[in-house]
Amino acid sequence: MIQAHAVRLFTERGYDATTVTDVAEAAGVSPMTVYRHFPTKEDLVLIDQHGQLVAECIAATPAAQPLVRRIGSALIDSATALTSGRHGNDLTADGRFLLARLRLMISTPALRAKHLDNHYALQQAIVTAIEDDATDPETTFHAQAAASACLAVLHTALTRWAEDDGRAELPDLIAKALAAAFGDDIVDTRRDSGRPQPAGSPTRLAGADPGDPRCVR
Amino acid sequence: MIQAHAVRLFTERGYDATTVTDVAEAAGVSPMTVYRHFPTKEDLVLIDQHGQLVAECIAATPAAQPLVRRIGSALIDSATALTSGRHGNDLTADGRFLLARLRLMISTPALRAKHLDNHYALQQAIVTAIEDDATDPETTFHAQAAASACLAVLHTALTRWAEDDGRAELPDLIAKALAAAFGDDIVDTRRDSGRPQPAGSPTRLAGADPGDPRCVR
DNA sequence: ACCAAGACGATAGTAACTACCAGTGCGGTA
DNA sequence: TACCGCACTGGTAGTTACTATCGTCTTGGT
Repeated sequence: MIQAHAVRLFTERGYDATTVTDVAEAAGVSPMTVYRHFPTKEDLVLIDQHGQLVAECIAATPAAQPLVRRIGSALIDSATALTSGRHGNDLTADGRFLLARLRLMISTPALRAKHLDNHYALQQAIVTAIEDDATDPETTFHAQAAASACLAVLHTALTRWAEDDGRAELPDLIAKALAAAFGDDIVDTRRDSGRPQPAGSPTRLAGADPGDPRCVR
Repeated sequence: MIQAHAVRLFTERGYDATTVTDVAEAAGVSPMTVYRHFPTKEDLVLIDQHGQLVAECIAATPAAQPLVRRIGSALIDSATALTSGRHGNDLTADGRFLLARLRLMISTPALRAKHLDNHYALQQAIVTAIEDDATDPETTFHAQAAASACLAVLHTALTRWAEDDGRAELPDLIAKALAAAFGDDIVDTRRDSGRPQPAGSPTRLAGADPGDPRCVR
């Protein structure tokens, strides 16, 4: 409730121009209560249900494949879970709320910075999920590099999704961005099994897609 | 001068436990003067001479190669320029200062967040440096994904370098991290020309360079 | 009806900034 | 030498995010 008012006010007046007191008044509570539920002003936008989701998806992914492909699949799967349920081309209320928060995150420096740092924490979670035993520093370094790269690509896809007002399918954008960074052969093509594809949605890249310009890269 | 005192105090007492007033007193100036030279407390650690450096290195890189390799080369080159000049195994004073700032950046959440956001700005600079003309959104998306991934890998390498107390060669670490994320064949092998290689340094990965087979990563 | 526990609120305080105005040293010009 | 503009510095007061502490109130279980 508090959060909804906060996101609305931030969107209307801007993040910096809105004080926590404003949010409290709009929500009909005292500033103290706001701070009790959301330790920082940034948390009014940035609550992160994404964290465990990705870690679980990692665990559910077969280990015998390249690191980047494994992490990429987990990211796509979690994004599918996050944005599932839309009516035709319209997002659900949840989806619209997510989009509004995402736009704030991208356009407001303070929020963007903290969000990127949250990704950094998520990176650590991914790395420990991948190597539940090994303590070889070289292996860890490997996993850190792969995970950080994948998360950066995820952020690029999220940005694009927000710019596109959520019209495109987020999992598709992530797959596309992964392919752009790591090569077309890195994206898992077997994921089509899940949710049926709305007609007219962007092409299902990966593998052989004759229309793909294959661009310079 | 102010900055040197700041980094020392932050390292000794911790970033959060040191106030700007403390820094001002240590430097023998008023808090006002500190704010005049460094708009925010974070800027006492995070001044970024890296920005233009990377953009210049991008411009100096041949365009006819995969994006990731091109950006990776630029990052390696700029790192070489940044850490050049060491006496035997010891860093110069500049190098030690850089390392101290890096350690603060990595261990302090607020600094880490802002640094990652600076990378985000750097990413935009790289993208515009790459496509000085094209406005095709797909191409831009491509470049965004590649640049963000490369910068994330750079951060991983920087972290490792700091953990290693700057003993390893930073350009080598970056090359290694790039290879870990994108595959051994992505790292440019022709960069050996510059500074002579200390004996016993890690192997110069990336097997040969068979004529640069134009993309497919 | 009573009691313990958690939720809420008010007050006061710290620290990072910002806006505004005043003093100080310094080179160039008459 | 006297004067003027200019850059640098400093002081004061205010805003805002956030914390600590304490008192109040509501709620659920017996």
